[in-house]
Amino acid sequence: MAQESSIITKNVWDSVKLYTVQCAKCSKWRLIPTKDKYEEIRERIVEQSFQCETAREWQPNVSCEDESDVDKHDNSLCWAMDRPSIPQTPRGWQRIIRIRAEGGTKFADIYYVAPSNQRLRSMVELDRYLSEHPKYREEGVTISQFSFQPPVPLDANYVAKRRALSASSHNMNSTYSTGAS
DNA sequence: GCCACCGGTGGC
DNA sequence: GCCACCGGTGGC
Repeated sequence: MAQESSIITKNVWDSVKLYTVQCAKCSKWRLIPTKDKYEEIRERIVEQSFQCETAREWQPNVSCEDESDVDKHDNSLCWAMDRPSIPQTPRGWQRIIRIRAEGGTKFADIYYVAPSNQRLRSMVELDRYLSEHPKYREEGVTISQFSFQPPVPLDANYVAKRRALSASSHNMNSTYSTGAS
């Protein structure tokens, strides 16, 4: 069996601080308590729309009558729209989103961290890693469970020289928020 | 023209 | 020396 790679990340930080999803009925935003729950909702958002009542699972009695959980005009936060239908990360793995500094050429990097702590930056690296470590495929992990699709900044000026993005129907009604820069 | 991929390197 | 972060570019 192939030796584990020596590239081990010591500190893995996700730059996402908050996960929110928009109610399909009242359009208010609800905080999602965990990344796992957020990924579960995101994977199925097209077939199963999110509503305020869904949030009662962790926020008893919440309804469309209640105020939105977040203020999208809060300029101390950087909001980004996520893509729908990104597969849930396999158990034991992590999908990491790193928001880049403002004014650069790209908004964010996606990478996965394997249970071995190996950091994988692309489908090519992932596919190779799965081939070199057959146990994951034996457990049922497949390449189709991964996506490197990054979120899109709400502020089109966040990234330098990026053409202004019109609101895209491909975006789902959920956002990331990172802390103040 | 876009973006997936990955090489280079500044800062630790 | 290492690696998180950023930019360049090949392939579409």
